[in-house]
Amino acid sequence: MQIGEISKKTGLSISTLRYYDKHGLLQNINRSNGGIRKFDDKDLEALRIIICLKTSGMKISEIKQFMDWCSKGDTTIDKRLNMFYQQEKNINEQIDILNKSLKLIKFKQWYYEAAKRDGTEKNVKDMNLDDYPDDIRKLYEEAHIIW
Amino acid sequence: MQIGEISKKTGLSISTLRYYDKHGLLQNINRSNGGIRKFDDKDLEALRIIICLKTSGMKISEIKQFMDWCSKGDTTIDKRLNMFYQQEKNINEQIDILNKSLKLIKFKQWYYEAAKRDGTEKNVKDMNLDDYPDDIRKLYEEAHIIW
DNA sequence: ATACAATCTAAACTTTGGTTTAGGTCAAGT
DNA sequence: ACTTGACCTAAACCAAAGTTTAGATTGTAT
Repeated sequence: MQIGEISKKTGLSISTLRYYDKHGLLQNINRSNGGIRKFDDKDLEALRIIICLKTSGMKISEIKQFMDWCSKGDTTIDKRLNMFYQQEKNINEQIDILNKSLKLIKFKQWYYEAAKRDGTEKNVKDMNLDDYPDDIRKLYEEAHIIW
Repeated sequence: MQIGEISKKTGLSISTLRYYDKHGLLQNINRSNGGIRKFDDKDLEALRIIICLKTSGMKISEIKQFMDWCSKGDTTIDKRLNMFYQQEKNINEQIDILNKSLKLIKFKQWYYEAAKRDGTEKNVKDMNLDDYPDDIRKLYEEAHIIW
C-alpha cells in the first residue's frame, strides 16, 4: 500500500502521514528503490495505536517516545506498560471533565428553553434557585461546586 | 475582585484572563477610574461557562460568538439554545471516541502485562487471535472495527 | 518514448492559544 | 511624598501540529 491508500483508509491526510514519519512515529517503513513508502499491515497497526493515543490527547513527542521504546525491544516493556496505565488515567480524567461540562450545558439548555417559551430571557434570569425544578437545581449545583 | 483573585479562583493565569478579555469573551467588565478591571459575580458566572465550553473543545472564536449573542439580547435566544444542543452532541462524540480509545489501551495493557510476565514480547506478539481470553479478544475486535 | 498521476523533499507558512517582555500606571500603607 | 505590589497595554514571542508550496522523481499505461 502507498501513502494515498493509507490516507484514505485512516482518514489522515497525506501530509500528516509524512509529518508523522518525519517525526519518528512511523518507524522503519519500507521504501521502493525509487524511495516511495510501502506500507504493510504492521504499519497500519502502528497507525491504529498512533491515532488512538493522538485522539486521546497524547502529544506527538510522547508518541514518538513510545515508538522509540518499541524499537528498543524487551528492556522497555515496563515503560510501555506504565505508559498505558497512565494513559488510561488521562482518558478517565478527560471523560470526567466532559461529563461535568455536560451538566452545565444541560442546565443552560433548560434555561434557554424557558427563555424561548417566554420569548425573553428576563424571567428565567431573575428566577430564584428554589424555583428551579429539582433535577435542574441539582444540575446547577453540581456544575457550581468548585467555585 | 481584581484579576489576581479571579486568577486564583478560576485557575486561569492572569495573562489568559487578559487574553480572553481582549478577544471579547469577557464583555463589559467594569473598570476602576484608573483602568483596573473590577470583576463581579456575573463575570465569574461568565467565566464558568467560558471554561466549560473551552474544556469541552470549543474554540475561542466560537465562544466569542456566543458572548456576542448574549450581549445582543432576546433575539438570539434560539441561536444560543441551538449552540448548547450542538455542544451536547460534540461532547457525547468526544466521550464515545475516548471510550473507544480506552478499549485499545486496555488491550495493550493486557498485552504488555503478558510480555512482562514472560520477560519478552515475543510470545504474546506471535499469539493467535483465538488464543486470547474471550474478554480480551472482544476488546481487540472492538478496537479494530473501523479498518 | 511520452504522458500522467502519484509520490518525494525541504522549507516556508498557518492557526490556535496563549506567554513574555518592556515600559509604564494605580492605589494602599507608612 | 514615597515605596511597593498589583495592575495596565502593546507587541513580540512561542510551541504544537500540521498545511502549503515549489520543484524534482517515480512508475504505470498508452
